[in-house]
Amino acid sequence: MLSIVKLPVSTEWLLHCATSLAQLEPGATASAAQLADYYDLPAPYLAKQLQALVRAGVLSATTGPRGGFRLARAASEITLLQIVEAVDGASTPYECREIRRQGRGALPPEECRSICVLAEKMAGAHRAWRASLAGVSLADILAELPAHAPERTRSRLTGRT
Amino acid sequence: MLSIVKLPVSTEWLLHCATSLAQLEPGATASAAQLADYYDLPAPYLAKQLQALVRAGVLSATTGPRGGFRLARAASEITLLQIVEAVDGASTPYECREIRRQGRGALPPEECRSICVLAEKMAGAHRAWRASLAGVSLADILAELPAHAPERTRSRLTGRT
DNA sequence: CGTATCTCGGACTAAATAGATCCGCAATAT
DNA sequence: ATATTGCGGATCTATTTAGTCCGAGATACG
Repeated sequence: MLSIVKLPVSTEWLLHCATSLAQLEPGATASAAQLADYYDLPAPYLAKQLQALVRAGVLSATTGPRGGFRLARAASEITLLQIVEAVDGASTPYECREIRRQGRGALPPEECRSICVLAEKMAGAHRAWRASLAGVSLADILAELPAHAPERTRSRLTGRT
Repeated sequence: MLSIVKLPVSTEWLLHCATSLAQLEPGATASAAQLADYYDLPAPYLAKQLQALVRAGVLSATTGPRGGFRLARAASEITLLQIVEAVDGASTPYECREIRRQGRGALPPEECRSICVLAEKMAGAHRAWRASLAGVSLADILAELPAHAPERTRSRLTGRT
């Protein structure tokens, strides 16, 4: 279950990775190996998850030497929701299977024209969750970090200032 | 995922079962077998899930002939959140593992006194989700059903009017 | 008051999904 | 030309979910 019931660990990884990439100078990149080293994470698995962010259009990647990942657009235009849904999908946690139409208690079709009341309430909760995450951009996150954080991140992540 | 990311099928089952139990006359019960027949669900597995609601204090069960399940309190005092969290746990979907303190980029302890900014934003989204579900009671659900629904449910579920 | 029956309760077993890893291919800058 | 990097597929393992079973306890009836 948002058993949800539980988000995978990689969600935390990618939120932090995106935050770090947002602190690089415009155009600069960091490789999957550098990010894995920066957070002490298993490099192969992290690389695979980063690809999901590229497919979702949140990051852009360049291959070859001195290649790596960078934000695909300005930090103010990337929300936490986009990152989270890129990692573990945008599907609704609660999936209505219309059990109201099965069994002895099956409702007549005319009462099933509109969406099930319970499904509607669950969908409303999901909308509230999404709206909360959609209201926070990476720029908002950076604004809450200490002033010296970006330079330190650049130094430790890419080895350059 | 809440993995979320995906909620188990039983969540839908129990939301509907609780709604049906809320339509019975005060004190009346319905057995697991009756509920399973009413929705055409596997009886043993449904019984197992109903026990979770009993443990959570949402339902109360009586054994013996003519026993079964009933609401543990008034429908207006049972929220969708209580049901959902009884089924698949009340844990936060996003679990912060403090990767900010690991690897080359490990932050000094004095910067980790307060909660990680990303974890706080994710927790805020979860609070929004919970608040949405906590604002809907079973009585609210019943109010949106057709006027003739309760009598029909009683008839088909327990065989009595 | 005893007995038989009906109910919940928890333990146990399979199946599916997600987590995690590895290896070969394509692309690019040096 | 070579080395480095991302990309995708195939694979293996582990956790969760789905489903089943049998025993303990309580109630109603004789």
